[in-house]
Amino acid sequence: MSRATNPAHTTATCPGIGNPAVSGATTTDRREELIHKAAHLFRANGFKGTTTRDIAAAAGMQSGSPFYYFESKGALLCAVMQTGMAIATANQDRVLAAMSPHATPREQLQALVSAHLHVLFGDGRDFMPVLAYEWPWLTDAQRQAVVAQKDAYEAAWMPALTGLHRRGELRSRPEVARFFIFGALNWTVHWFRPDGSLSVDDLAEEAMKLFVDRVA
Amino acid sequence: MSRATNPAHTTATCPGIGNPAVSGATTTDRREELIHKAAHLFRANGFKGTTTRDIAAAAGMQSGSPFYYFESKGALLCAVMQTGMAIATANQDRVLAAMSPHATPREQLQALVSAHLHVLFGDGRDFMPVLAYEWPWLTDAQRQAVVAQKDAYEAAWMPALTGLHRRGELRSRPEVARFFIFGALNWTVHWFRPDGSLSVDDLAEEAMKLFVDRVA
DNA sequence: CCTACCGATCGGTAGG
DNA sequence: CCTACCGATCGGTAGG
Repeated sequence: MSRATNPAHTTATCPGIGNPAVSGATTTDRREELIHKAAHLFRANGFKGTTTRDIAAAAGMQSGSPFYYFESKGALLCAVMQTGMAIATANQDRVLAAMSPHATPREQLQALVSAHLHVLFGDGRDFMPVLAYEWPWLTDAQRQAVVAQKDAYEAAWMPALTGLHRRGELRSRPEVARFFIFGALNWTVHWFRPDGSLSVDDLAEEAMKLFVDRVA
Repeated sequence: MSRATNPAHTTATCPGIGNPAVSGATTTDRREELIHKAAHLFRANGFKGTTTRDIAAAAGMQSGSPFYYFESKGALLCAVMQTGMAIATANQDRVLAAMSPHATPREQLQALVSAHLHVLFGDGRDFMPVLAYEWPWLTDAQRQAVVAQKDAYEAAWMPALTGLHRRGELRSRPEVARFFIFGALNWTVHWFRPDGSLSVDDLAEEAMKLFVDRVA
């Protein structure tokens, strides 16, 4: 089957990610498996340090087969990053929806920090480090697609941060604080082990103690 | 000249980094130039995304010539990381030596944060991101050589952090705080532009406001 | 999805 | 340091 007539290479959110709607459920499953295996390898070895043959082997395929599902290695990276953002966003939305409308800014930030750390060491383990470091390998069109999701995710933190700032519990500028906080949290993947003496919830509590001033 | 009789490939701090003492000053300069050009390319494209040909071309050499100075691409990476740690350590030592013996823990941390950010956006611009992300490509022996320098650099932060903790100006555990703070600071390379409305000193002040509680 | 393959590139080396 | 080169690997493709 030639590239031009392959239905897996038509429309999609990410350019070249393929269109699940056209094919059957099994095809969608195989694509999902490729995304997860790729995420794992990209996290461990980086995008440039992972070959499409590595990914194919991890999914039990021959070397050329990933290109039946994704038009290029870069399109697969884009799908990995988009999936990662979807995981993080779904988790964050769930946490925000469950929160009381009367929650204080401090409680809001606590929930967001905890949710983010839980994604980092849970479902998003293989995806979040890729999201942090592999942007240079996306094309402009691919980057645009993922950046929109990322901006929305980060924007959800601003009400809590501006609220804390107004109350005098956060002395730095909310926008700058958000950058610093994401850096501190994302960096934990380099040193924190959730099976150690500190749990993820403990870690979230330590983070809150560092970022938020005690009430006067 | 065969590999075995080449004096540039004998003893060194980093395995395979070469021995400047054996050859003349010009040889040392060329090696330094390779290290700086490599740092720049590694920062921009990653270790795996940079070819030894790219590095050779940046230094005005032919493709095989870097291997006259370094026995492998990995040895060159090790030299880059070691040089980066040397830059950061020299700067930190200078700042600590200039500090009053009566400085408060807050003043000590302020000086360390400021020094670190100035290296990140100054002399160490091309080196620090490499130091943050390219560890997976070092051999165990190479990693060992660089980790020792890194541990010493980070250990110098503990007196300030434990001092603040004792005074009740830092509520999180000093060791955990140090990890969070390094993450927040190192992450700035992904978003902060020193030529914008905020200077590096402003940035250091914002960081201090975020990390350290106001005095009661 | 597999088979079989291509053109390009890469880290590294022998010899001078 | 350059020249000339090697063996291995890589992303991707035509055809079924």
